[in-house]
Amino acid sequence: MLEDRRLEVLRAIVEDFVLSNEPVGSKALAERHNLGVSPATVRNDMSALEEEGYITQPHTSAGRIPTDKGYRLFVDRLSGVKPLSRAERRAIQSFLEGAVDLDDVVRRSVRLLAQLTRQVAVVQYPSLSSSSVRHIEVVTLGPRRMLMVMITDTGRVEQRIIDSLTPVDEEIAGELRATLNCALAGQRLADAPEVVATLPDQARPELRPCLATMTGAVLESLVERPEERLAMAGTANLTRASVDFADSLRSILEALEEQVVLMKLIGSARETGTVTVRIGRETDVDALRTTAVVATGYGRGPFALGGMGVVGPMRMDYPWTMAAVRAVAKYVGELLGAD
Amino acid sequence: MLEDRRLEVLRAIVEDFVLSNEPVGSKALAERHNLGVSPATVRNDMSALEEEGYITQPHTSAGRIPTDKGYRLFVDRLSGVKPLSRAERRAIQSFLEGAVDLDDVVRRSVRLLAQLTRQVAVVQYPSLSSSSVRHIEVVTLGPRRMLMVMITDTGRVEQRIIDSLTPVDEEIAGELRATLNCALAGQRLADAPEVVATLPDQARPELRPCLATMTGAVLESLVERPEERLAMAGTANLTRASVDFADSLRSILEALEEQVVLMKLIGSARETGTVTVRIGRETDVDALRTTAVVATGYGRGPFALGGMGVVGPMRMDYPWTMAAVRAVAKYVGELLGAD
DNA sequence: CCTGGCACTCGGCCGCAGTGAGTGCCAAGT
DNA sequence: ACTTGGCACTCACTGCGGCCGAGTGCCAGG
Repeated sequence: MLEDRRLEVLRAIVEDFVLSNEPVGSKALAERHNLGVSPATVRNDMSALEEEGYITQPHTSAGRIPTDKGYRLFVDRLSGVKPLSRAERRAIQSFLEGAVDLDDVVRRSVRLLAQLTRQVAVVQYPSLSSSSVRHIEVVTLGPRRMLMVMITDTGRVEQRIIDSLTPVDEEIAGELRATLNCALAGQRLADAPEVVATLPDQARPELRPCLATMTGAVLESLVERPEERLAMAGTANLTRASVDFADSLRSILEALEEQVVLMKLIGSARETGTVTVRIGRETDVDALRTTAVVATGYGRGPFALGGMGVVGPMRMDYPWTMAAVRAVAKYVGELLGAD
Repeated sequence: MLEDRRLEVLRAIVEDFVLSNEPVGSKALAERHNLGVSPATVRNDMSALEEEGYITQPHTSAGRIPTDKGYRLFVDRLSGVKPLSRAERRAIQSFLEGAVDLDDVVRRSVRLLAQLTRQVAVVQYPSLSSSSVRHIEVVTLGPRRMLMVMITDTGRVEQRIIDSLTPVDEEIAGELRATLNCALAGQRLADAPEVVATLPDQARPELRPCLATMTGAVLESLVERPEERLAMAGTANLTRASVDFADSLRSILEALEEQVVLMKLIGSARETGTVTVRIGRETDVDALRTTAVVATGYGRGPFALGGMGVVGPMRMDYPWTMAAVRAVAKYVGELLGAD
């Protein structure tokens, strides 16, 4: 009961602060959210909430603002789901369905997400290791040079130039192509390393060195490269959140260019199957300590293809943002799962 | 003589302002650049320069700062070339030569350029139309679905999913592959449309509809898509230039996300063969009126593969930036031309 | 446990004068 | 015809003091 009202007060503070970006005081609170109690009572609750570390005051005799911990509680226990409107869902769908290829899907998604949430959006390209091989192509480029192109069922194309120690011709290329396809087509990439390992031994002796370098290349492009590709959009939205500019904006932008860091942040949400939120220091990135990351995985079933999410100020409309991220992820997942 | 000194004064103003970002006054000028004349004389010159529109004062009784026109004159007539140091050249080379594929080259270039110039760097992916076809691959994905992959000699891979009206199988795919390769391999893409146009007529009748859709796809991926791809890095550097933040930073970031606009800006420098500079309103982009764009083409000979450049505040070290852009473009051009 | 009352705090917002870099103009010097 | 020193003037910037008011903490009474 008492506990309940305190939480209600916290919710009210978060909601008001998200809207106004100004410390919220007891009086305004009591008025705007008909809590049925007087400002004085609210003050007591606020005092308690501050004691417990959910809110803080920027300076004495100012209103309160939520802390990381406060937002966390809000997200975990207080925020309902804010379902998207019919129109919004349709907008997402129609925006995405014009896409012509994988690149286009990713780029559209990221722009869509940025526009929708008015924050910085990040979308990971479908991860190689959770898709499977559809076709491998080997082309000769020169007497000792080949190009391997691997096409996955998500439409991603991985290429690799290979310098062979021994001369190669069209015939050998054809043979390599056949061997590789036979072994790998349909395999999930995560399983490929084992499959590929035994290949050279089974092949004709004169093919072996060549096949060995080739399988080496395949393996190499399977190792999740530290910087798997990702797309980003909406950095301009950072200026909207008037986080104490001078300082942070700069370092936030820098952090966002660190693909490795971002990758970890977005990628980690990939397996969970739900929308995850990291608030402030929970991001484990110092430059992002004033921001929050809302991310999720996309793609069919248990094997998420990749992650996507948004980075914004802690002061964000979590219920709505989470709903938006989830919705976009769902559509993108369907889109990529289907074809 | 008199004219000469005035120009010298302009140069001094530009140089000082670039360093200090503060309006420069007559006294400081006369001292720091031993011009051999008194501040009063400098004032007269400044007055004249202002009259002609090369400099302006932010407010009465402040020093002068260069105008767009002033920078323009500086770039055109006053700035020598500031050659890069040996170490810098080596750094560029070693930074780039580790690249493993096209994507990597582009990404490395753009980061390099951003770090080097400490500004926002933009690199266009090699344009399709100025490269030539190395190989075309056709893969069946389903009973009526194929994937066409086109590999160019710059290492770029273009893919396209094609829905056929008639059923297709491996055999047909093979035939299509052979036909297309035979006709197109080695052709410059710019020439491809004509070559491709007559193909369906020459083919076996039952292949025709299929081949027609296929060539349609080829043509479609040739049309320079409005948003050819480009890579960007160093947006954090925008915060360095303390352009009157609140306003412009935002709109600059927005403009930079407009691929089409950027493309035009960077791409237009592609054919000129030299480093071009667009200052302020010369960019024809309102949001970039406080910035300058230094760009050039890269790639062998008369057919530039693409453009690259940097976007920074008008207040930039033009000689150095131009040298850096040129140097990086040269190395990248060699790198892509060679393989 | 809630409530109204009350004193207190402190950031933000004037208005104000002082400072100094920088200008324009002018009359005198070369 | 230029250059120069002198001089008055402008005006952004800074620091100071005072006021205001939103917001707090505390307390005594319901």
